[in-house]
Amino acid sequence: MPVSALVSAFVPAGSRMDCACCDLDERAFCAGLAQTSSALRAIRHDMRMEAQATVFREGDATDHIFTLVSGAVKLSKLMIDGRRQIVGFLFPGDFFGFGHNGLYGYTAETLSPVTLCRFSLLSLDTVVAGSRELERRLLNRMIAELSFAQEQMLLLGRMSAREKVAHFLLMLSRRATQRGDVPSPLSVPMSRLDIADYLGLTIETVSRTLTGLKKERLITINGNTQVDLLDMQALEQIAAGGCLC
Amino acid sequence: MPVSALVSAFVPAGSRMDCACCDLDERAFCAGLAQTSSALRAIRHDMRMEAQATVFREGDATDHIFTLVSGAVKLSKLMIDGRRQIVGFLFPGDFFGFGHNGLYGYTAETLSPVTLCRFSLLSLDTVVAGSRELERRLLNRMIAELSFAQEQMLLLGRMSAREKVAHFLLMLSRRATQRGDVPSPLSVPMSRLDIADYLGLTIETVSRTLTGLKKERLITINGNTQVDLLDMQALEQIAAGGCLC
DNA sequence: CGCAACCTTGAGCGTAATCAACAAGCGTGG
DNA sequence: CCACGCTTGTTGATTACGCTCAAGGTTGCG
Repeated sequence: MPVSALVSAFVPAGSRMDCACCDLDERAFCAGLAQTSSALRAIRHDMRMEAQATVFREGDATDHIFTLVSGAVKLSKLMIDGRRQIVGFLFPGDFFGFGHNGLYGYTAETLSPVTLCRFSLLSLDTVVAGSRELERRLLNRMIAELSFAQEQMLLLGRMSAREKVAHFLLMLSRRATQRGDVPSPLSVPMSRLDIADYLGLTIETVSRTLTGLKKERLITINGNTQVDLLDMQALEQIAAGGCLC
Repeated sequence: MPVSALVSAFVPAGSRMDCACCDLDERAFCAGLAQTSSALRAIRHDMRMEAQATVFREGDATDHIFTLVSGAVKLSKLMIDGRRQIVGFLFPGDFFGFGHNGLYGYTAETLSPVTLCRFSLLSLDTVVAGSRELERRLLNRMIAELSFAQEQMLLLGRMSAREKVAHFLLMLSRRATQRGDVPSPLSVPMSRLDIADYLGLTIETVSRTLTGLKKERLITINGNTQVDLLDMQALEQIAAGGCLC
């Protein structure tokens, strides 16, 4: 029996019609639910956006949540004088758009052309009303997100530039692996400015630090959007000191 | 009809027997549910701990979640060389103890004598099985927590020492107000070291910055555990630049 | 090919860290 | 009761890491 037959045993024929654009499978928070929850199907909508587009802005009313199907997205917070902090980079399978007090807490912008799966959301209650399984998954994802955010606090508050950059590269590599990509010819879809604003550094420091790692033969850099991790162990040594990493 | 009669209409007589130690009312995530959910009652347990005690350690298996009933708690992450980041201060009504992959992501220690309400938790599913309302509340709290964590990333990554300290004092004041305390003779139950590890600074810088604010007559300091905010507006001016604050 | 955006490299500076000494609060015991 | 030591906080001097300002390279697109 071919593998495809096994898969189709779990995904009833015709179910792909509703989520045709989506090849996330079990990476999606709604995996296996779009078929069973008509409420979820009713409120979803496919979107495509070009690179450098704004999905929504910090302070906008939260009317939708999103799952990233392909491409990459950044989430950022801005200070009135222009200082910026990127609070997350998103890759296929990640979702975003939960806000507090009915307002988005960050701006979401695309780093590349993306496809999104959008769910209209009058209130959080509405979207989860149809499925208790969905709510449970959302809660688990939020716990993971919060865990990740706390890691990032340690990085921002207590790590040196060198440690931050090494940690960043390894984080990208780990997440690439999780989505089924190779760990080492690493795709870096964000600019130096984005990296700087994510790590709490300046572009110059990011550039200098990457050059430093290159000179130590721990990485090579190809055209600003690709990095080879030549010595993962050494990088982990630098990034370590991290709590039970 | 007195207000107390209205309240008792919603809180059946005898229900306080099970949560006698708890005067959190609607601040607790389980407010109104401990009466209706026998599952929740069955797994809860009251605890008292002295100051400077460890509730659990980063990396321990997650076997319980906690609601803080009285006192104050700090959550921290440690690096192998001793660098530390405090990822949260908790006050009555806050809950904590959610971990990722079955492990606590931070150490929880008491800042003062505390009373806790502990819920045993073989898995997250177990605790929420009895009440969909409970799950919904937990999700909403997690969203708020994540929002707060992202604020903190902006602080750690992009604010000056002065801005960090002003922001910290105002945050304490705002949370005191939320729990019904006065905003200004501010109780500061944590040490300078704890403040430093929360803001990504050193104790010396925290001390110098507080002295600076004192000299500008924006605050006064009484015995290291109490601060008067003399000019909230000026402090907000300093802390501002924050996203839509 | 030419231009603009992005990245790298260099020089000098500034904020917060480090190192060090001192002061204040507090509990203990002589 | 005060002397003592210990912990915690403050203040000062110096250092260093990363920021700022500036110039020079790359890259990629029209």
